[in-house]
Amino acid sequence: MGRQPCCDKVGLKKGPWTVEEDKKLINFILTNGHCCWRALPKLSGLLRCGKSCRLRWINYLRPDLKRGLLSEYEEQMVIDLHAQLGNRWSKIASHLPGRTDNEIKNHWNTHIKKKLRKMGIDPLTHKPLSEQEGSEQAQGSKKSLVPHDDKNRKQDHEDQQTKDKQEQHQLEQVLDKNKISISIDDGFCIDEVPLLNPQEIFMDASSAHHHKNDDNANINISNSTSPSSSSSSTSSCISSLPGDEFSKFLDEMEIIDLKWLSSNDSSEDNINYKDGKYNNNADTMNLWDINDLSSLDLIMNDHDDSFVGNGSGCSRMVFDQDSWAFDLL
DNA sequence: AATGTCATCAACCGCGGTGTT
DNA sequence: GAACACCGCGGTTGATGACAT
Repeated sequence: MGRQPCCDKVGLKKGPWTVEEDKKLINFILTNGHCCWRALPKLSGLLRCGKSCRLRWINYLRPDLKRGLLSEYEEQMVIDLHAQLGNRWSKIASHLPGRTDNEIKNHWNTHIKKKLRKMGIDPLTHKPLSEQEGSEQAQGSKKSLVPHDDKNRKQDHEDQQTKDKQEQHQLEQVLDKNKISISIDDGFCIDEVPLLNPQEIFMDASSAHHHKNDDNANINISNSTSPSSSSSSTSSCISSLPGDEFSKFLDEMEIIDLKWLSSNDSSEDNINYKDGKYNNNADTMNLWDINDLSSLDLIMNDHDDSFVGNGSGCSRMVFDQDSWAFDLL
């Protein structure tokens, strides 16, 4: 009964990923998608378990990832969201485009925690440390006084629902404060959002030009039961920003600083692979520069061999600088 | 220069929720 | 409905580099 076992785990490789493994994984996902992580390693010829492949893809190879430290803006978002959501890293990550739960979690543990403590704020409760000591004592005594039996469970459930609504309201306020209107009915996860087709992004970028006078524009990342509609709604709503604001938004959010090698610079001399990271020193071109629509035309019309399609539906995914730079495809 | 300590982050592990048989 | 596997999440670990002694 039930499903087939995940993987036998015998003879599977562990530890850091090699360039070859990365190539295999990217090539496979580009060609076939990642419908089933369990089957992926065998089909792609990787000696890894599906879980490991999924993690590598989501946290490192996925094309829509940002690199580098979190900006101050993002850091503040993380702090605000953590105050509302606690350690629900995937939820927090879902509100920071291009960031992963792992990345945010690491950043929280290594940077933000210390920062908050230095400021005299308890990173767990987000309250002043001195005040926290007192309230903890009070809470402790309160806890011991309240019996937790079946009668209280229904009340607990109702309390939780009320609390969730309050959290949602507070979160909306936080996001509003940051001038981003995000529908958080359930909160979507980045993982639920399929990768965008470049056509969608590029069309949106150009349409942003056409709507420069649209004063009612705002960013609206809405939840959707249909994964495909969530991505399109995101891009299309962002694109409805006036051109200047669209550029500003991209700057502020540091959305995928897409770059690629020019055809003359594809030699591997320009690329280093160190400690599992690709470094590209070659000349690059910023895809998000909406003032240079010729570059978009270049991509959309396949004038440049730097973008190699394989004929599948995934062939035109947008890749980050590292993936393209390393000539993975 | 050698050694120890700290900081960072990619990757692993285990668990719970959900879907499948 | 039970048994089982898959997936995703959060906590933790371990390798590595940076810095201090």
